[in-house]
Amino acid sequence: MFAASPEQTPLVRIGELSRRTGVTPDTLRAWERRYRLLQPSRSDGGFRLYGPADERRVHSMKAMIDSGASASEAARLAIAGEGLAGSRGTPGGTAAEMADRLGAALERFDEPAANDVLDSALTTLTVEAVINQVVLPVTRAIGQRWEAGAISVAQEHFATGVLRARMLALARNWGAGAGPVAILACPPGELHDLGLVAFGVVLRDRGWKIYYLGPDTPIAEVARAASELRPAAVVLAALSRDPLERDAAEIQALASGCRVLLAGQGADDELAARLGAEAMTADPVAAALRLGG
Amino acid sequence: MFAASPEQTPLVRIGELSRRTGVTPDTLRAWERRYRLLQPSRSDGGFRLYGPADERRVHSMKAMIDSGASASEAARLAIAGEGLAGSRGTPGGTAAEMADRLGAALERFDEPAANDVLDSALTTLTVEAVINQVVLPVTRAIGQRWEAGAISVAQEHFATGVLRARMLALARNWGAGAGPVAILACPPGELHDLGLVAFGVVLRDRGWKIYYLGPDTPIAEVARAASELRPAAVVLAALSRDPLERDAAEIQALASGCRVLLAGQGADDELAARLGAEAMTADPVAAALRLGG
Amino acid sequence: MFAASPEQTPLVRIGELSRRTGVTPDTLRAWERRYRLLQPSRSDGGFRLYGPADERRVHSMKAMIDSGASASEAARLAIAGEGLAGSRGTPGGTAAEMADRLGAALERFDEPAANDVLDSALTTLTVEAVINQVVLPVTRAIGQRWEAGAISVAQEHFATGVLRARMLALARNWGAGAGPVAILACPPGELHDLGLVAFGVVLRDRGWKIYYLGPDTPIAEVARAASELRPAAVVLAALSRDPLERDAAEIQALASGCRVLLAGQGADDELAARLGAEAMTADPVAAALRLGG
DNA sequence: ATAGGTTTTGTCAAGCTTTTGTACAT
DNA sequence: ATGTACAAAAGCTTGACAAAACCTAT
Repeated sequence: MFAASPEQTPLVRIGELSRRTGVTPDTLRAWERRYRLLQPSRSDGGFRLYGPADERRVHSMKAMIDSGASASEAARLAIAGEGLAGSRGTPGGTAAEMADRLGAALERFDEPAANDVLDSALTTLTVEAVINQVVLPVTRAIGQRWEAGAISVAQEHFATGVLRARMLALARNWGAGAGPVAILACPPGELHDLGLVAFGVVLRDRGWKIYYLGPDTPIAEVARAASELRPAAVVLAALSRDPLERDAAEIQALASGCRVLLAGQGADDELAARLGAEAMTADPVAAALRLGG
Repeated sequence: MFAASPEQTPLVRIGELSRRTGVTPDTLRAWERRYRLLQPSRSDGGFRLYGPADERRVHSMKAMIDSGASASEAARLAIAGEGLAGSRGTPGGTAAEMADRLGAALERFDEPAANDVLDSALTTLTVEAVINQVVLPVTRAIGQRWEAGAISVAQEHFATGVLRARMLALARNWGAGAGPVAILACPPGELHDLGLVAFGVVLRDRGWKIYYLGPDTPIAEVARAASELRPAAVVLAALSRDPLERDAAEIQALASGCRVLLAGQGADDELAARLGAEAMTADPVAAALRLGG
Repeated sequence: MFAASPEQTPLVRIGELSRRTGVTPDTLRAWERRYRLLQPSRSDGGFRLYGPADERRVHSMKAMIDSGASASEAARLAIAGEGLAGSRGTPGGTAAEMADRLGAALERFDEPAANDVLDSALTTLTVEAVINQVVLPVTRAIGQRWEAGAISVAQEHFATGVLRARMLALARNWGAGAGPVAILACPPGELHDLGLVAFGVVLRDRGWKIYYLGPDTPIAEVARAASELRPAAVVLAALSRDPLERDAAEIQALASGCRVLLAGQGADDELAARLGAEAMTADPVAAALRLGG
């Protein structure tokens, strides 16, 4: 459904965990030794046996390191984040639980309930955490459930509308920053801008100044705005590859004049390289953090 | 007042002032010595530090010299002429003035200024008045200026994005009402929903409970939602007639089961009558009032 | 009471901060040494660890230098002007943190700061959450601190005044609803109506139509209004039991004609039962929700 | 306008420590 | 698997430097 439910997951050994997370076994052992990130149970023969919680922790630690944190900091938060979301009684439960409840509320057209969940998420977690662990997972889940025919278009529209409105509220005055300038837009044909807004909110929190042109913006217009506003980065987001391909030439031209980032599932390294741009395949929050001045 | 507010413009040294005004540092020092045109504060090490007032004085002195005045005369006038210059931008004013300022801010991509205008409008006027006399007029003006080629698509997108976000903020939790239920949607092909949102905000202000499906929603989906949510009214908004014509049959079917209102410039009495719906040609606020009493 | 809570964004080392801001580590260290721009915490081994606030400050300083300011000036403003480019839209932290900041601002008679906190709370959260998790907790804390002699009467009055004004601003037009009607009043002798207003705001948010008679209203007057307005509920709020007891007979008469709710700490089940009314001992938001569905 | 001295500020170097992924021997 | 070791990368501090910008006085 909206998040992993606690089912009977088999324990895995260090090799498998390494394969799943992309972290070498040596490093995993080092993280266990140095930061007590993991506390695996053992097989009769002494092999380490890891559960899903361990995998989550490794993933979260890796994500933070990728976004520039030091290993020790990442470990501290990966561990603390567990405890905070889990045992210690947060009123709303873990982030995953809140995501579940949010998704359910949206599916039954219950805006007040959805807002309640978001309120409690925002009172417990940071904006970034809410975006990353609640809003975006629900967005993805709803998209998938719609594709699978499990929910109607109306439900999908309703849900998107509610989430978009809340994200835009968080974006208030993101044009007031003193830092580097970013222009945000979706190319023509692309209407889904939730991820883009999320990205902008995180950047704003880091001191960036955001100019938001929104969905379905012609590249030529982005270029014109760029020549006027002199941004440190232009971000183009698309869920599918088509809109980016269609305007490839224009994007390439734009990228020759300023730094262009391609975001969303429509972006990949090959395409980005071809257009002289950069791809941001990770989630918006990590991408925002990685982005330098 | 109660506390000294910190300056918000940094003081600049003589080189920067020279660069900004086009007057050599030597001359600036001479003007200070001879005419006491400037009385800069000093850094710990003794560097001159100028504020914005100094810059204005130099500019004005330079302008007078360029137009033929003697240096001493120009200095006398530049010093005396202080205080004449405009008082700080008055935040209030009539609704029309606020609309002007809002439009100007949006055209120059100045989100914070736009939000300031909206903030002060919302503290002075009611929500309905702000919508009717500020937001919607600005929306229309921007649309016209775009059609006339006076502003770019980027400006139009930026402006729409800011206004939409503010309207959606006013709409927060509009699904929590205890009054009659309304479903709001734009038909397929119609992407402009600002007027629709405005209409919803006014309805919500009258206690209605709003289900918002947003732009580009298939009529069949609206019908499905209607059969589930049993609304007192379904509102379909479109800027042009086409989207409504295209789905005429479906709309007619929908209208046989519940009250359907057609809004926006795409709606007219003839069309509405043909589809068994009602047309709301007037502005959203008036329409909402007529509907909701 | 007004304490700080831990962060949860990863701290970064100087290299990462440098990458994000485009300022070399050497320069960052120089800015720290010379202007105390940054005061990073340290790792066990002595590495500097920076948070998001540091990043904002560096961005802001860099922007000022780029626009011609001297480094020392830029640093001065980046430090002092934390609020100018920063708080302007940077919604701060969790609800508890906002409550802390609000309480602190009110105690030092800093109305602008208090309003800033409320502004950012209202953009982040829904009205209900702000009332429940920010305004009312602060109100209670201030009441207790006043009883304990920790703050003066003047401080308490000032704080109540600011909060009341904001609540009343939220209450604007609360008589326009289309839903059920509620009459709100405090009995004679009761002057504290903040909780009552909060209750009304939440009810209005759910679509109710509010008639607000305010503090110190004779019950006979409430009854007369009720006979004219036919409310779905009459709410009487009092902080102590006395005012309700004193007019017990009249309240009982009123309750025989319509639904009467007793709110505030002066209400309890025994009293309510005796008068034929209902007690709402829980917080206003919960009570409103229970009432209004 | 020139000259001669001062301030400001980014950068660099040297020598040493911390952090962290990986390698190796048992 | 464990424990130890290693080495590259990144950081720290102190001190100094030099170019640019600024000062005063002649």
